[in-house]
Amino acid sequence: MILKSQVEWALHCCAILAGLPEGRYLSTKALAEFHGLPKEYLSKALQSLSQAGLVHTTLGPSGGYRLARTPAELTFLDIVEAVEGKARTFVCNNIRENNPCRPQGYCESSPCAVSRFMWEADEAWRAKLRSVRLSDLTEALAQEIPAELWKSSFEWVLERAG
Amino acid sequence: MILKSQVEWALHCCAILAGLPEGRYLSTKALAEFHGLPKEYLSKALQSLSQAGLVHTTLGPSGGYRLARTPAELTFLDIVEAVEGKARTFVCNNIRENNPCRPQGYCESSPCAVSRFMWEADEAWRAKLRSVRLSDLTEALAQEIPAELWKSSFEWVLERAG
DNA sequence: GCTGTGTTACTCGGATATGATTTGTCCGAGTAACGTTGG
DNA sequence: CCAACGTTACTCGGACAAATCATATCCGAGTAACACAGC
Repeated sequence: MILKSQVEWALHCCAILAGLPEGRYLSTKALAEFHGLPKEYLSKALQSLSQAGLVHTTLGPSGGYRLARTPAELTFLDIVEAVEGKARTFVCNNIRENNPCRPQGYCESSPCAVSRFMWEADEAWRAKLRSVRLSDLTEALAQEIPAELWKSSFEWVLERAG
Repeated sequence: MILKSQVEWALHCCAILAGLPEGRYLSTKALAEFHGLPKEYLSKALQSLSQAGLVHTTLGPSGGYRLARTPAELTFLDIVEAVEGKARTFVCNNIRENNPCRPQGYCESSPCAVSRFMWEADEAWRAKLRSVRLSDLTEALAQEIPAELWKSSFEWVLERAG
């Protein structure tokens, strides 16, 4: 059970978009080039973000993406769920129904204990993701990236932002 | 990102094994029949448990599996990791290395901020799983399963336990 | 009665097949900025 | 000078291909209990 690499891509792209000045857009091409990713496939991840309403998009030249909310209003969970879906990581197939001792027509009342425990763990994971905001990520990145690289990257992006 | 159904199977099977009297074994065949699962494939899940040291196995007739520890000493995390592996659910492909502004020979110090946050969430999930013991599951099951079904199931298992 | 042998029922592990999902590519439709043309 | 038109660069979405993983199935090797034969 491993998250799609699109999740990683979407997070990194959002971090870049978070640094974009108000009202400007960055194209898939620029994002793909910056991260060394296949443009066409990355566009799938960005489309997921767009469908989830996390980013705005404009068509035509100088079009592209920008965040739909401020980095403080966007959580990791928003981004992960946009790409990976909101479905729980554990699905219960109700195999208890196959119990040969089970009387005919016996109807299960509620989800079985196994799935309840697994869903609690899933919720703990989501709660942690919900607690991390995109602004927390940009702050952490600003600390760990050398100031010079940070600055040149920002300029690289600005040159391509429409 | 969805856990394998083998995880669900392993948890249910451990719940059954937890009710087994000391020193007795239950075969894959019986476990598969009880849960309505393909015997051959279920055996892969049980093999995983065996390799992780969570269950003991005996060969020959009246052979099968039994828990290697008491249900109070077995956690959900033990079982999930035995089947699903201990690898983190988020893998960092270090796409920051592709940054075109990055100077030649620049060496990343530590894992990037994105993966650190994702790994924290992963750890929250594991911590939750670690906090649930197999004995907690059997207690919950005992409460939600009608006493009659519980008893007949136990007898069904005992008839087949070697 | 006791020992040795064969049979049986099981686990274990490898090889293989199938289907789903992930990853990646390609192309056409629609759109907005911009330049160009015609009045 | 201004409006209409065409070009261009982008997004969006669908169709499709390849690779990887999950889900099975099959079979042979090894093992332990048991039955049975021979002493």
